[in-house]
Amino acid sequence: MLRKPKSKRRSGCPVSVSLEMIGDRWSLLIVRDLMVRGYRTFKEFEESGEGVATNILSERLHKLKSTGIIATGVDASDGRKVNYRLTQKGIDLAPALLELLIWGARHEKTEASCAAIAKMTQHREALLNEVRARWKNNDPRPLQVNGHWVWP
Amino acid sequence: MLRKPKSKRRSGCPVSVSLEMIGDRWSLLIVRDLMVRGYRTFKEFEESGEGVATNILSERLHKLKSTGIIATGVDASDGRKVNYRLTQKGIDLAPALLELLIWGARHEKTEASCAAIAKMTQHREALLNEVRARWKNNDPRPLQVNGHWVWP
DNA sequence: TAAGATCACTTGCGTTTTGCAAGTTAGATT
DNA sequence: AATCTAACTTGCAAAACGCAAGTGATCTTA
Repeated sequence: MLRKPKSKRRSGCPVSVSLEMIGDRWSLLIVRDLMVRGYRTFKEFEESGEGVATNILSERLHKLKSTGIIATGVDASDGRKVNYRLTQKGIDLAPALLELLIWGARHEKTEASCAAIAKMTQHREALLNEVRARWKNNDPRPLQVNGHWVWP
Repeated sequence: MLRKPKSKRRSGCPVSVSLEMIGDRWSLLIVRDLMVRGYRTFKEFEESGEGVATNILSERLHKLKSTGIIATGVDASDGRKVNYRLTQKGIDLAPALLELLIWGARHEKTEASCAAIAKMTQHREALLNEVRARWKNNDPRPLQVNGHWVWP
């Protein structure tokens, strides 16, 4: 009479459910790297400047995969490399990530310039469309808009 | 020659900075309770249904206060009670919280109805304005729009 | 083709954070 | 005065994290 452990949720609130998937200090940084920096490999995430430990990075990548936020594939031209990419569910985090960025930039001292923040706030939809377009085209270039760096 | 520990940041990226403040599985739930449920006291947060341990709740409240996201005051009519409230910085989390809610509701099974999600997505700005207005008026009623419950 | 590099992880281990239960204190209620 | 309640603390075990050092498969170079 064994029953499944059935990973229990704290509640049915969407915010709570979201936080159970990405509510930690690393997951969204990986999503950011994939979404706007064009990073694709373990090594790139590792060297992204935030200082993740490799075991934590590995665990987060697995969790993001198991929750359907990212997907993986072995690199065609280098069998050692694993290429990570955002799924639809993953790219759908773009609005939340952008709002988090705007909030942080507005209330703390960060690398983002005031001009960049103003631009992001004013052209929110255009920026999101750009992010989505690059994702669709599998465009690995870091995000720019009108030839300017928009992302810190 | 003692120097301040000087809490060091991982990086100057606004996303990273934001996550250092609210990147855990509890902080944003407290913000949610304050923002849309009209909760004000320790006890209400404790009984919000997510199952926070009281020591964690206490610690998070202190952290949210120290980062300027919430403020406190002793209740005028009951000296035992501490009333918590969002600061401007705290209410500015509304867009991020909403996007997180929409994302979670779209990609996971939650308590939020499809209709409610559609409404929230379509009337995003109106909803945010409502949230801000209630905050300005210190209106403690749970969030409704057009007489309907919008929040799960 | 043999000897490194490189990439994507694991593993061990000590530290920190979390979760759970129980206790404490100031202020309210009866 | 005795009890109750709100908002915490405290203690302790368990889980998560951070760091350094491996490991194994796959290129690259001599």
